[in-house]
Formats: sequence, structure tokens, C-alpha cells
Amino acid sequence: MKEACTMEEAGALSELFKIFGDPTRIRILCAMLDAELCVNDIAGLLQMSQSSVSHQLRILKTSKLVKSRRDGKSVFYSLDDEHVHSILSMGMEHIMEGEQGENDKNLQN
Amino acid sequence: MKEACTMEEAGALSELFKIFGDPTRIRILCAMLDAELCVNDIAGLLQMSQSSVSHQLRILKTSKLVKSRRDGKSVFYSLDDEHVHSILSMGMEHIMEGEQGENDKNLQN
DNA sequence: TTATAATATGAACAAATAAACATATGTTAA
DNA sequence: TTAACATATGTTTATTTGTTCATATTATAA
Repeated sequence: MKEACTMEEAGALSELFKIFGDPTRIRILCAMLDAELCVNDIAGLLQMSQSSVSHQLRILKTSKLVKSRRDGKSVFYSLDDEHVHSILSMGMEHIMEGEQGENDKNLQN
Repeated sequence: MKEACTMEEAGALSELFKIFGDPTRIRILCAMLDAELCVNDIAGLLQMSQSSVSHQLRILKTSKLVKSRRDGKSVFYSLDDEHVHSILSMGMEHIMEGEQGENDKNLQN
């Protein structure tokens, strides 16, 4: 990393992280960490509408975080590269380390 | 990383990445990669209003990405832990590798 | 072809939020 | 104290965006 990023780099970086900044997309990405999944599978897993999942998958695909493969009537999605895994892991580490006592405020049970 | 994250983890992760999902905050974080800076310094560097920078610093501090230290009339901000650096680096790597030809659409010059 | 299943997409709505502006708080010096 | 500087914060506005609903597209089977 340079000492001061350019406007373009800041824009590109924020656009990337913005994709990770939604709980639905995080859950979709996490679900695909070990398995290739079709839209219906994901909708069932997350208990969300097909439409909403499809919209989010489109965003994930446009951002190159996810790739798709059609097999008959179904379209299977999977992570596009290992950076997705790395970024998720880094975020998870940060959360685990520094915010153990503070996440409780977001939990009910 | 687990195979399917919980609602709580997805929420916490997305909240974290949401902070990185704004170009102004990215620029602020990048500016602090090597130097401790006060609000006015940052506002001058980024050519933004003091108010806007202060608002963003508050968000960064609340999220534990930044810490502050008062010295006289000035308050100096610096990165709170090394995960910030790691996450930025991961994002930068992803951008450099996969989107070389596509970022041009976001650029004018 | 028609029917059905899986996915994609367009439009509308509501919620979140970044920036601007004005103002308040805090610190130092006179 | 008052004045000046640095920072914080409350409010408003404009923009963005995730979801829902309805509809369109694509693929298979009868």
C-alpha cells in the first residue's frame, strides 16, 4: 500500500468494499465458501425471495466476486477468486479480536 | 471461516466492510497509513470541509478502525490496529489483479 | 407447440447516508 | 474573563440502495 492512495484507487477500493457491506451478500458469499450453489438453493438457505437473491447475485457477479455456470434450468454460482476468501477472513479476524464485548449489543439471544 | 456464517457474523462483517465502502473514509485511512494526522491536516490533504472529515473520523473511531489522541487544541488520529492495513492491502490486491482493464471506465484521464 | 420450472429484470418504495451548513464544545493565550 | 483556533455535532437535503412485486427470459418435458 502506498502512503496516500489516488482518487481512482480510493474509488475502486470503496466500490469493492461496498459490495461486502451488506449482510445478505455476506451470507451469500459465506454459503459459497465450500459449495457451488444455484439461486434456489441460496434462496432456501437464506430464507429470502428468489428475486432478492438474484438481484444480489447480479451485483456480486458484476463485481467479479462470483462467477456463474448454467446447467439445464439452473445457474450455479461460485466464488470467482481466492481474494474473496481472504477479505472475508481478514474481516472475521478483526471482528473476533477487537470487538468481543461489543457485539453483544447487536445480539438478542 | 466457517462454511455458513451466522446472522450475527454476517451483520458484524457487513457493518465492518460498510465502513470501508466510502471513498472519503478510504482516503482518510490511506493518509494515516504512515502518519498520525489531525483533523485540519486531513481536511487540507483531501480538500474537504472540516465538518465532513470530522463526521467521517467519528464513524471510523466508533468502528474501532481509528484511535485519537488530543494534543493541545488538536486531536491526532491514527489507525487502531494492523487489520486495517491488511484489509486495505487485500482489497488493493484484488483490484490490481482482476480489474486492470475495467477500472478505465471509472477514469477520465 | 404448450406447460412448467428456474432465473432475470424493471419499477416503485422505504431506509440509510454523505455532504453542507450552522452552531456548539473545548483548548490556549492575552 | 474574552478572543481565537480546533474540533465536534445537530439538522437538512439529495443520493444511493435493498427489498418487494410483477413480469420477462430461458430451458426442459410432455
